[in-house]
Amino acid sequence: MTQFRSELLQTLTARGYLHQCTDLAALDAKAAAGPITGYIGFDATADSLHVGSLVQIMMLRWLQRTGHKPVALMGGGTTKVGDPSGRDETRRLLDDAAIAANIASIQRSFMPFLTFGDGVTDARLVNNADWLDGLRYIEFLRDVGRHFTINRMLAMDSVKMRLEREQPLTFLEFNYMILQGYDFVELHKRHNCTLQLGGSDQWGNIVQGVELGRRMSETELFGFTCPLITTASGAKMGKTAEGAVWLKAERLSPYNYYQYWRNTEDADVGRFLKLFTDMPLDEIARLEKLEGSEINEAKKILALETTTLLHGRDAANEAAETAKRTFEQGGVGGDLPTILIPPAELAAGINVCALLTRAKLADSNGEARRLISGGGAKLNDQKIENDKVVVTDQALVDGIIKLSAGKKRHALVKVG
RNA sequence: GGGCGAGUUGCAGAGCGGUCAAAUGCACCUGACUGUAAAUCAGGCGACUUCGGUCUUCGGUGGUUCAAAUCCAUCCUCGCCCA
Repeated sequence: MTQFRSELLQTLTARGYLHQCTDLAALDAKAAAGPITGYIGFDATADSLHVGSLVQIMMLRWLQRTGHKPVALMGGGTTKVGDPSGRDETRRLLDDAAIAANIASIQRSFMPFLTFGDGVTDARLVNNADWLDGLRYIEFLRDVGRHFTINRMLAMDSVKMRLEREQPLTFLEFNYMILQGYDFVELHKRHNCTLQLGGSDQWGNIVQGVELGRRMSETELFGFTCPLITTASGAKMGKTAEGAVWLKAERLSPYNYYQYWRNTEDADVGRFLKLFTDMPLDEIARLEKLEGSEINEAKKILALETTTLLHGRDAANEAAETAKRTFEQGGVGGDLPTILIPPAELAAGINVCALLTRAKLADSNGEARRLISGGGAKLNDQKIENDKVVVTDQALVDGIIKLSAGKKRHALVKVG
């Protein structure tokens, strides 16, 4: 894997980002010759990105760290259309205001990973609404549409899948690949962008852009995709008990983010260290070899490094400290989710089920009851034996009540 | 515009007048075993509950019936075929 001359491709391949590339040798030569500009498009369907997008962000990060210019493209325009790839159903359409709000929020997630500015290798944020919103239909059809044949579009996986499964595919969505292809051409024109990266599910869309570039402006553009990252057991990344693993701290606390990585499967540790941290490869090779319970050390490092990248060193250390106190010493960490109960209410007593629900450890009283009857609920590390227990201020230990659902989910109750 | 078919609890997908809060699979949660892992096994998985029940759900709305996810009408959405 060291046959590449460019640091970019050496790094990307060694760390496991390569899935497919339109022309590895040519891209290698170009990257070795000088800085190139590469971009990745991001959907604006939610107000925060989640771990699923992290591989993409890391690719941009490496692009920058190996001396090139990354462009993060916000899909302000394409989100109005909806990418049919990998979906059976049409995406819910968002209005302009929602999309604008999402973009504003998403942008902040890039800040810790990339250096922005106007320098040669400084990262840029671009919104494709800037050129897509103003398109004139007939003109666009004649200039761009004529380069696409329906024959080829029907052969696209995303299209075929819908048709084969007899799921609807609207003309609106059908246009998505054309717009994404056009993005590439436009970015090349505006920012001299010659490389598009993305997840393997974007391959079809990316290739369309590469070909469109050749037809419209006779330039060679490159496409590069990374594998779809799944856990060793085949599950898609990014789900926990609480839902998606968001990158925004408001959506998912640094502590929970840390825990997500801490709970990585054994078989994934090495791969994830390469993909999601900046650690040197020889160091990763050493950690990867750990076996049995020792691999937990590698997981702690993975969790600490990934959390540091996103939330900063201080927040990561705090999360690690809380995890250590909570799990290794059976104590109470200050970073756990906390709810406040008015003193009078606590003095009067609250049923445990209600309390578990309020601490968001259960969705309903019924679920709390089930949790208790299953033996999974704990109050100050003591198993709650029945759902009639009433919690009063007598349960306070140093002003805190610790509630647990299972071994991993904890919350604190304080008076306030 | 015409003909046919479909819309069920997170997803997939049974049910086709009472025994249906609704089979089964996946996902998810908890327990046991462990290493905050995986695998395996066990339990759970609409809400409320004085644990006897009560209430809300099967695209929407109105009917028929003692009784409807199941029958009828109508509307909406989607698919297939024809125009």
